[in-house]
Amino acid sequence: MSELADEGLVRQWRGLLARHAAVFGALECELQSKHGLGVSEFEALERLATGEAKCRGAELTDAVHLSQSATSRLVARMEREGLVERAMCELDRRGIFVSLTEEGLRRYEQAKPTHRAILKETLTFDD
Amino acid sequence: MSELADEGLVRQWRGLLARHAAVFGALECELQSKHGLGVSEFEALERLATGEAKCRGAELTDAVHLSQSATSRLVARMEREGLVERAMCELDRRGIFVSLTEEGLRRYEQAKPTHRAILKETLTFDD
DNA sequence: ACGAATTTGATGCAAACACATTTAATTCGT
DNA sequence: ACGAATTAAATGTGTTTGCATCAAATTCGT
Repeated sequence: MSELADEGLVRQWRGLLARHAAVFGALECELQSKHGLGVSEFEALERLATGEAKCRGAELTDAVHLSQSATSRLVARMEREGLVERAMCELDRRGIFVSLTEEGLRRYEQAKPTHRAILKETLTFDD
Repeated sequence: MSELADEGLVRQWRGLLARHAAVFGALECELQSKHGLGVSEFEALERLATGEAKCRGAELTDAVHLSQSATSRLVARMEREGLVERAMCELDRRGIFVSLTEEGLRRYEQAKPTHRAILKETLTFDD
């Protein structure tokens, strides 16, 4: 039953995949070549720049749509590059607080116009 | 200027990322645990099962939204698992034809209901 | 027709990912 | 209050990915 509804779902999913690939690919290419940032790095920077100053690991994991382990290494990379800082969380000493460095904020603000321009170019109106 | 339009674009992109992650993650999990297939493997099988019988590498690359090298290795993996066959292309002997094996068709048809069910569960109506 | 440029698919390689496990700190149950 | 269960983040490991490159085949320009 509903062979037709299935076809609709598949078309929808195909569209979602295609749009995601187009935007993600363009962002990856431009952010990397112009600012030395990956898409995940930028998403993390944006979360840190616009949310509360300090951010628990789990919140960052949600924001970047990666696994916990990938997020941990993402933060490690960004810390190595001087974009973020890790601080022990006093209330729960298992956890960490991640925060932007000045350099991180600067890089985010430099990359932001590029990011928005790519979105404008590649995001079609049919969502 | 158009700080507001930017915000709209960003919201749209965030939505796209979140939907993609939700559907892709659920598909990956279920297809893997129930049928031993990744999302890319399934997309390749579907392309081969529904399009022309034989398929050039480049068409497959478009279908799965991967790089050329990743697609080449995807085909190699699937051939190793007996899901597809590679044949030399007579007209252009640089190229290959990829085609489904019986086992590949069987696995596709087994996995298809699961795939459709996950789409129904996770694809929301707001596209 | 013939050498240069292009195209197709494969592969070496390093980076990034997910899964499973580990360590340390907190919470829960009794 | 104290041991068991849970949670947070880090890390070992194998797989997958993209980039750059390569070899082989075709196409293009003259």
